[in-house]
Amino acid sequence: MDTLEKVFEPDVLSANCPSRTLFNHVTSRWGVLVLIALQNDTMRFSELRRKIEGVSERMLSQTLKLLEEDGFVDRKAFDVVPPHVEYSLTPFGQEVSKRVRELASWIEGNLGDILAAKQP
Amino acid sequence: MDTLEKVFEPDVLSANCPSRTLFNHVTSRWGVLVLIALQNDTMRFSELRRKIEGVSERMLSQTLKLLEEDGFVDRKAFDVVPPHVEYSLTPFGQEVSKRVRELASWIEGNLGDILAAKQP
DNA sequence: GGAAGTACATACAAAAATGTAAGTATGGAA
DNA sequence: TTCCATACTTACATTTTTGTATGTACTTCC
Repeated sequence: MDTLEKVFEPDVLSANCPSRTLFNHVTSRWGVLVLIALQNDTMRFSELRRKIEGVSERMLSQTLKLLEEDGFVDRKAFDVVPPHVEYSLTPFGQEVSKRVRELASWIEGNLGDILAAKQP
Repeated sequence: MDTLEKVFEPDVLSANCPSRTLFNHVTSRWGVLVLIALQNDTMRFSELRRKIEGVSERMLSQTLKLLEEDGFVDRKAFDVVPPHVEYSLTPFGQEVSKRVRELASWIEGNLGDILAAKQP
């Protein structure tokens, strides 16, 4: 290396590293679930709302907007009445979704053992 | 299958599935970072606090306690003065940590491209 | 003798996340 | 003609999370 390389190493453990912000969005309470829900399908707002049990409309739209700004979710609106909007993952979104899914699947798949090992 | 099998399928998308609770703990703001920080080392409380930029003592101990209850973190206290406590991951903790790390690493490694693709 | 370091707990305060209810626009069904 | 459905937004209230400050116990260093 003869020039200034690697001046900046992204690290989620650093308080103001941009990767930390992105990581927080992705791992947010509803963010993870949106990513999982959209993994293989294009879905409409109300479908997502039904699939992700417990989200309010407010939180769902807020989360979708955030993930859209970050470039993980793609929003396609059709100008009709009643409104029709389709959400899907961008290529970046699919990459993160895959990893979030793996984490969720591992927990789901080992739930029995994990619960059995808990003491309190 | 001649008996009642698969009566219950864990699913993080279900509001009151236990896997959702565990998933929330693991993907909580500080939970993810604790899991990452402990990945290869045993660490003391104050080391963790220094490594995870931005955590307060309060949040760190709260998070550690939660992850310990879930069986992901192991706490070993030595009865000396000044206090000496070591935290490490249980085998379950290592499994989840691995997956959380993969997500974080992907984001860190693609940070430039992700940021470049953002519009707003 | 006073200060520092350790791993917390606890009380209180402030900030952030989330929920609830209502409103918007419009076409079509009942 | 009233109601429904869609995809939101906005205001307001409440809950949850997070932070700050302080205290504890004991030993060692200065």
